[in-house]
Amino acid sequence: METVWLSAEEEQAWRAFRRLLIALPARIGRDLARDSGLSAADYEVLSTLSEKPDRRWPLRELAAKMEWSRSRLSHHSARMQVRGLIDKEPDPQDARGCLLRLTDDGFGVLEQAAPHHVDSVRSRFLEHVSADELAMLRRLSTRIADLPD
Amino acid sequence: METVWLSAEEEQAWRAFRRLLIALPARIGRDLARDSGLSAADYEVLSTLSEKPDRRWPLRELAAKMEWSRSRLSHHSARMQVRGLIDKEPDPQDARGCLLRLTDDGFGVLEQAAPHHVDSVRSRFLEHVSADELAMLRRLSTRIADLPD
DNA sequence: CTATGGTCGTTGACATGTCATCGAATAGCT
DNA sequence: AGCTATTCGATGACATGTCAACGACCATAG
Repeated sequence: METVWLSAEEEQAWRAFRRLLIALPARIGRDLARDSGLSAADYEVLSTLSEKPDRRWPLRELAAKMEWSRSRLSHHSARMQVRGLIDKEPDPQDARGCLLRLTDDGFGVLEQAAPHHVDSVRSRFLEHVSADELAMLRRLSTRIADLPD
Repeated sequence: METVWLSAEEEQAWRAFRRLLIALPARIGRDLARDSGLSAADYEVLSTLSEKPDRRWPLRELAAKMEWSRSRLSHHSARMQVRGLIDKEPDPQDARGCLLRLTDDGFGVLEQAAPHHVDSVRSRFLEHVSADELAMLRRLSTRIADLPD
């Protein structure tokens, strides 16, 4: 009954794509945990923080950049702070806010993790996609992700 | 080994695709919850159960078909049973196992949910993808998801 | 038969995400 | 300035997923 509404092509493509949506992040996340002891969320926080020259971001801006809720980032950063990967400073511009800072330890973990992670993305994904496919996938991803929520 | 880092093309495509991996399931999941009070996981259980003529599956087989752990399905099916969407029967073939059965209520909820869900998949995804893109996406998804874990 | 090892679903501890709410601080309007 | 509405990050309740263990049951070699 559930396939009545989609054509056979749509149904099969949607099924295959859903499988990918589940499997790919799971595999890359497992690689990351095994190689570096980081979750995908940890890695995203660390690598985004490292983009700033002073390795500091206001929590709210970092959350917006990553498209996370402030609540999620507050919870997650508290856990990462306990592990010594980041720490928190008062925001001199806004006494409500705080700055998340990448610690030297956190930066070291990121530097150690990055090459393994890149290998993982290559071997699990990029190696199996042609340049044309990759270009198309990028256009398609941007087009759909940019739709209004 | 080749370059440790990604080329600009690879980097941008991977970023865009990662955004899609997050945003698309989130949007379709929110539609489903709003329209039908179901999570994506609920919907998957209900629709997979409905594929069997007698609406019954051994838990283990259902978990394998959906690529879930038995633990996850055990937890989730317990919650769905409380809500009256499914129930559990002893497996006559194997006294260790149990059969998950789609209740009439669960089937009714699924019937109500399906058209909205299909609309959601169309408006969030399929409408914005050409037939060529969809065919390519299917090949690519299958190729990558079929890689060994 | 019976011993032994594997598989079944369940369970509890834990990690992580959402949501509503809070007090504190800011921004905007007059 | 003073009042009010908004935004900040934190927090607790809750939902959901992972993992390792468990007792119960099954299958098979001897």
